[in-house]
Amino acid sequence: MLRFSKRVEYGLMALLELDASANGGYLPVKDIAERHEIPQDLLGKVMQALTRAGYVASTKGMHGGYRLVQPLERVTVGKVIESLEGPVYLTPCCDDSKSCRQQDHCNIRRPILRVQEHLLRYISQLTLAEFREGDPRPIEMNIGEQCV
Amino acid sequence: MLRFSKRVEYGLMALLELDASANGGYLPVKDIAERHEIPQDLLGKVMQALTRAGYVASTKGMHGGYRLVQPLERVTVGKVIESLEGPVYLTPCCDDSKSCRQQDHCNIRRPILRVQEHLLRYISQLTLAEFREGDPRPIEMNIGEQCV
DNA sequence: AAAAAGGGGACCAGATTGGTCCTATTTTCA
DNA sequence: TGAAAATAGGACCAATCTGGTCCCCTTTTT
Ligand code: SF4
Ligand code: SF4
Repeated sequence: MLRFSKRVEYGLMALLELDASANGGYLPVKDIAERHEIPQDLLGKVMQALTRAGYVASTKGMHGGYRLVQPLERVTVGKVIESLEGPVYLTPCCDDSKSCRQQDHCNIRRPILRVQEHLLRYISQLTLAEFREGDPRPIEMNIGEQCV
Repeated sequence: MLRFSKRVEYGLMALLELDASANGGYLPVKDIAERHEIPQDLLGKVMQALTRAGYVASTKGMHGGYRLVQPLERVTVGKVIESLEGPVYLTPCCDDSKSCRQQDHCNIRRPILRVQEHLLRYISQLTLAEFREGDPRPIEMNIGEQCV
C-alpha cells in the first residue's frame, strides 16, 4: 500500500493551518482539531512529534498552543513524514540494519534502491510552501510526457 | 507507511526472473520460489494475479509454468503495483468513490492530488526493463540538485 | 483554586498483510 | 490408465500496523 498515514495528513493540515492563521500568537490543538474535524487527542500526539522535530513550538496554559517556528519554505514533506512515522523505506532492506530472507537472491534490490533514492529526493525538495492555498507553482518532475 | 508490499516485491522478482531465464519455455512457480526463497503458495497467488493482468501466461501439468507475454519494456512498475494491490491512492479521497470526514475542511487535498499525480506519472513511465541487471540507464527525475 | 493548555504513557479495536492449507482441474508421461 | 506435476482459487489464520481513546501529569493564566 502506497498511502499517506492519517498522522502525516493531520500533521500537514496542522502546519498549513498554523501558517494560514499566523497572527504571532499561539493556536491550541483544540481549535485546529475543530476546524478540520480531526480527533483532538490524536492531533495532540502529532503536534508533540512536530515539536520534537523542531517545526513548531508550544506554550502551556491558557492562551497557549502551538506556533510555527520555521517558515513553510523550510519544511519539506519528506521531513514531516520522517518526523511522524520514522524514516521512509520502500523495502525493509533499504534500512541497513534490517534485512529479509530474500536478500541473498534478490534481483530487485538495486533498482528499488534507485527508485527510493529518487522518491526521497522528490519529497525532500518539496516544501509545504507549495501546499499553500493558491500557490501558483506547479509541482513538476520533468520526467517526460509519456503518462500512461 | 510508504512501503512496497511483499506481493509487489515478489511479483517484480518473478517477472525479472522470467525475463532472465527466458528460453521460450515455461518456468514453474516452484523454481522461481526456490531460487529467490519466496513462499511458494504466496508466489502462486501473485502469479495468478499477473496472469489475469495479462503480463504472463501459464500452462498446467508437467513442464508447465509461466512465461512472459510482454517484453519488460512494456511492463511498468505502476501497472504491476496496480495489478497486485489495486489502484494507487495516496489518500482515501483520491478515490472518487470514497471520502473522509475531513474532506469538507481539508486544506491539503489539492496539493496531495498533485503529488499523487506526479507519483503516478513516475511509476507509470518506469518500466521493468530498467530493472534488468546491469541496465545502464539511470532512473532520473530531473528535479534539481537540492537533495536534503 | 480553577480552568485551559500541552506532555506523554497505556491501551484497544479494526484493518491490513503475509502466509498456510486444502481441493479441484489440467497436462504430461511412464 | 494412473501417478505426478503443475496452475486456479477459496478459506483461513497470525502478526503487525493504524487510528483512536483514556488517563494522569505539569505548566500557565485568570
Ligand atoms: S532484499 Fe529484495 S526482497 Fe528483500 S527487502 Fe530488499 S528488495 Fe525486498
Ligand atoms: S480530504 Fe484531506 S484528509 Fe481527507 S483523505 Fe483527502 S487529503 Fe486526506
